[in-house]
Amino acid sequence: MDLKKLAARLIPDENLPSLEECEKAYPPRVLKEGAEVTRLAPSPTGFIHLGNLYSALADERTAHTTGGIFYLRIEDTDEKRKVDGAVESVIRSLKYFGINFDEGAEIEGENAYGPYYQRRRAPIYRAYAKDLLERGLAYPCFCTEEELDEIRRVQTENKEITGYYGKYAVWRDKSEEEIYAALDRGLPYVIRLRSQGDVNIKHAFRDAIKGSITVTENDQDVVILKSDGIPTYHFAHAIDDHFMRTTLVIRGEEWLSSLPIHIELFKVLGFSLPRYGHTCSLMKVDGGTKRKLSKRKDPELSLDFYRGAGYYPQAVIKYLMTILNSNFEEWSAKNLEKSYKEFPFSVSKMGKSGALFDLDKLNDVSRDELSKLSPEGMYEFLNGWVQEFGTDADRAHFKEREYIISILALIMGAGQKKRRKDIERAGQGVRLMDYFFDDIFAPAYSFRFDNDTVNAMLSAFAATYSEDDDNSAWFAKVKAAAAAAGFASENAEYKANPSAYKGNVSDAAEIVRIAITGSPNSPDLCTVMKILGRERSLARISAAKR
RNA sequence: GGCCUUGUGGUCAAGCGGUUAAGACGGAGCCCUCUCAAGGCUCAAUCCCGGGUUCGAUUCCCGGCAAGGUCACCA
Repeated sequence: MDLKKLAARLIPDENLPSLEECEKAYPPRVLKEGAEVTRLAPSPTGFIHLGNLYSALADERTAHTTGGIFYLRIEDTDEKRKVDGAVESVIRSLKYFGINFDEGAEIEGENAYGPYYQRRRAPIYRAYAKDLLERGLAYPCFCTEEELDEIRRVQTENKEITGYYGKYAVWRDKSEEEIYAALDRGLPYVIRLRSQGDVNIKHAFRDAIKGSITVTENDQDVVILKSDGIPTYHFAHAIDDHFMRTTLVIRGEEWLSSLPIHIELFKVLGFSLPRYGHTCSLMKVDGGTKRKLSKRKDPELSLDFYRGAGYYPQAVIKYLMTILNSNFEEWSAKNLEKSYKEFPFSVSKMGKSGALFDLDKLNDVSRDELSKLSPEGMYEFLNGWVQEFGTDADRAHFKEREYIISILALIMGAGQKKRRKDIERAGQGVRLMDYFFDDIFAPAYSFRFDNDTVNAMLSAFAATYSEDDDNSAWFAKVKAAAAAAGFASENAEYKANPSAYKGNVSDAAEIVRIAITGSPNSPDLCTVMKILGRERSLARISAAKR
């Protein structure tokens, strides 16, 4: 059979680049020893979620801790699934979390290895497919969807492995006449790899994350060019990661099962294989069992969700880092002042099994991270959230910058030996300040004492309150008022003889606290009252009387 | 079902031939204390099962079992 003639008929494109031109156009990168080139290669199918951020972070850290390159490639070979604006959304989301690309789609900079949209690289793929055709390593297949379904049905019925291989690869050995006849009839066709593999042969393979694994040779005649002339993921992956000079392909472990195909493709293409690191996926519990995070099923895990809830981006990153490299937490505790970027990240330290997404842990990391901010820094963070996601009242309140900062200093315990850790995320932190604003202060008083006692305590305290009192003078007055209202003024006294009193000082203080804040719990009441000011404090006390 | 991957407290996990089997989150309790938060201290809780190899297996081997992934002209 005249393979050159067939290839020309199958791929008649003019002006395809020669293989040598491709190699010349994308020369090996000049980088220092040990520098890794990694990439994020999403399909533009919509938002990205926490799982994507997790693997993007592994890519980004790997490239940037080794002095390498992290780039963005868009795998838009499936026209049907394309979603408008998805690329911008990916870049924007990742940027919010501090992950930036060095080159790639829509990225300013060098971009010498582009284009980074696979559809725009069609000539390269087609040139290589043509070469494979000429070398007899690929062939056209005219099977219809129905015929393939039928093959699969028979295989399933016979309990055989499904797919296009061996005797089921019906077009693999068709005669020249049959192929041209089909072509002459104008039938649509795909180009398949003529696999040389043998499933009975297994090889040891070194995965950068999983360590030693075994791969079985591929014997499937996979599609490399779809009937629309666009490559499948497998073919595009081999060509792109070769020409974009990726050194380490970090991707989800769902790709592990197609690794044999990729190994064979690199081999027939004559490319040297990059290293691979298959990450375990983040899991979540669903109906009693674990399963990997899904874009479709878990919209609440979209990155926009975290933005909306007001999670501090750096906290989410740190949480992810603790999952990525479990020694990060310890390192971080020892290097309080250092950025996570200084941590010696290592793919080989990544876990081998899928971690369950742990909201409690995220929240803990988040509180911790947020407690390190200055009140001013916290204001900036919260204000950013308020402008985008807060209520109109929130936005009005945040115009009073100094007032908010004074509240924040209290809530965060600024100036104390140990900071408070009340704020977990903006959406919750902003609500912690509500009682400082009269326009939305709507307490549902629930006192644990009878009205007379409440009134007695409140009146006694209001009568002596002075804004100038320091903390101990203030508390001395609480004690005095407590005694006047029938409470023990010293804890010891109460414990010695509880029946003699209505309660102890803390119970008495609680009455004032509820009057001022509407809640039995709050940070230092003395300071709360100072921030509110004498007038409003006293007004609240009298409003609380029964 | 075939193939691949993974199995240490509730969760994330160190350890990889001999350990009182780290640490963190969560839980319980105590202390501190005007409440809450924070902090300090204490406690409960783990090596999937069965065979080997070995003086000795959580660690090595084999076999089960369980979980996850994957079997498209989707990525």
